[in-house]
Amino acid sequence: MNRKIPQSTVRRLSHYLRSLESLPKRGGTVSSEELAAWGQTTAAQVRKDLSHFGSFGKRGLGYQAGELCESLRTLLGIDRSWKVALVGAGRIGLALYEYPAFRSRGYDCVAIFDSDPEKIGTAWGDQSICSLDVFEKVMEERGVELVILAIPADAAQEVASRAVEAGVNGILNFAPIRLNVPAEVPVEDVNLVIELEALSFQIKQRKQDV
Amino acid sequence: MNRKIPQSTVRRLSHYLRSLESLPKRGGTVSSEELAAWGQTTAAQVRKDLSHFGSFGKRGLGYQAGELCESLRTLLGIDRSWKVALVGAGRIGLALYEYPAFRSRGYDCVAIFDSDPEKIGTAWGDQSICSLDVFEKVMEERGVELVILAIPADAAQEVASRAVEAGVNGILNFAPIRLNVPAEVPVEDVNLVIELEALSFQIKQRKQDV
DNA sequence: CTTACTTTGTGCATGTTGTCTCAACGATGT
DNA sequence: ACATCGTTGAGACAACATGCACAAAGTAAG
Repeated sequence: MNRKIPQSTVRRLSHYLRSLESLPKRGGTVSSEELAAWGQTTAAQVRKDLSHFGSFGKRGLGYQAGELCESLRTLLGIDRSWKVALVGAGRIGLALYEYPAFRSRGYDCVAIFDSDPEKIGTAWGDQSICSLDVFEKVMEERGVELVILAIPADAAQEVASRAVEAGVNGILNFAPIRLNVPAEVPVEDVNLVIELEALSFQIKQRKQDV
Repeated sequence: MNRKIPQSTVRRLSHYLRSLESLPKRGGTVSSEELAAWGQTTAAQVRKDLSHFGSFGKRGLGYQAGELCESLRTLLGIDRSWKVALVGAGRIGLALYEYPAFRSRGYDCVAIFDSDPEKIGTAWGDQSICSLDVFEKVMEERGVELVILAIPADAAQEVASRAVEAGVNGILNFAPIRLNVPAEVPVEDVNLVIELEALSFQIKQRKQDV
């Protein structure tokens, strides 16, 4: 029941939720053992993860699938919709914009920005691409809470700072740099280069071990 | 100098390398202090990370930037090129295929697969999209070492198993499921849903703390 | 009501990761 | 040759995450 939640716990919660959602019948109960099997972890880990937030199960019975789903949604903060702005209308931006899970999970893209004059004014779906010149204005008007940065590294820091200044709540950063923002604004990094390099590192290491 | 390297260390190495590469003059020396500032960590952490692999610096002087670059490349296993196959010619696949860092870091895409008959035969750059029917054959012929899965969750496990069977060395997985593969084949997951949910979790949490 | 059985929630031991401190070492100047 | 300064490398320690084991609590059956 305490306040300090490990990052790894949060990620597992997300896994548990996805497992539960893919369950056909939502009415029954699931045991920590079952959840563990789905998420490639241990039953004890599942229980400990959940116990950070309270008691959700019934002893001797397990967890009510539907209820647990709802609880997890609430814990993760996706029991509501979030207003998102996408910065960068390149390939990555497009892929994200079209990503089905994006909308279906309540992330509602209310603005798209780009610096390329060619793109400004053109539309993706029902969103017309805006210039970065009107960034602050649009952010304010549309009540943007979350910013996704899908732009090159050299532009990322500036936009991030402007977003923070404009009162953004959090940033999902695809640019390959560590953003410098105040501690109260959470940043999640998705770095393709790191993933690839971590992969080749591990391959290399395993080959040496043999 | 030991064999057990934390995941987090590997990721930081990747950061250090990127910092060094963006340095204008590669000839000088850098201190752990400087590297730490760039990577948002501490000097002690930098030294510990490096010391897992040996001694790279000179006491009283620091690290030779150029040399350290080379050493890091070797450690991460990117001192050579990797033959990559991309599975899934959708938006995410395209974004990855066009991603500049991809090629510039020695990841050479030698095959693209998709299951959509419409797409098969069409070309991206110099690569013609192949059917999954010839997966094993093409993998073998072109000596693919790494597979990137940019396909929906329900197809991912099957392709992953086939890739393992075909002798792939590692998998970069964008599908939102935990792949079940033998331990000797490393898998790196990139899961947009988790990142978004981790972000909203943190936002929610910080608001409560106030 | 009692007993047997199941599964949670949690305290404790273990293992892993990060931080701190300091001796060893090289360069530089006197 | 010696002392001083700056910086690394490594061992000790602290914080954190994971795994284990068991009491508590609920269900079901006789």
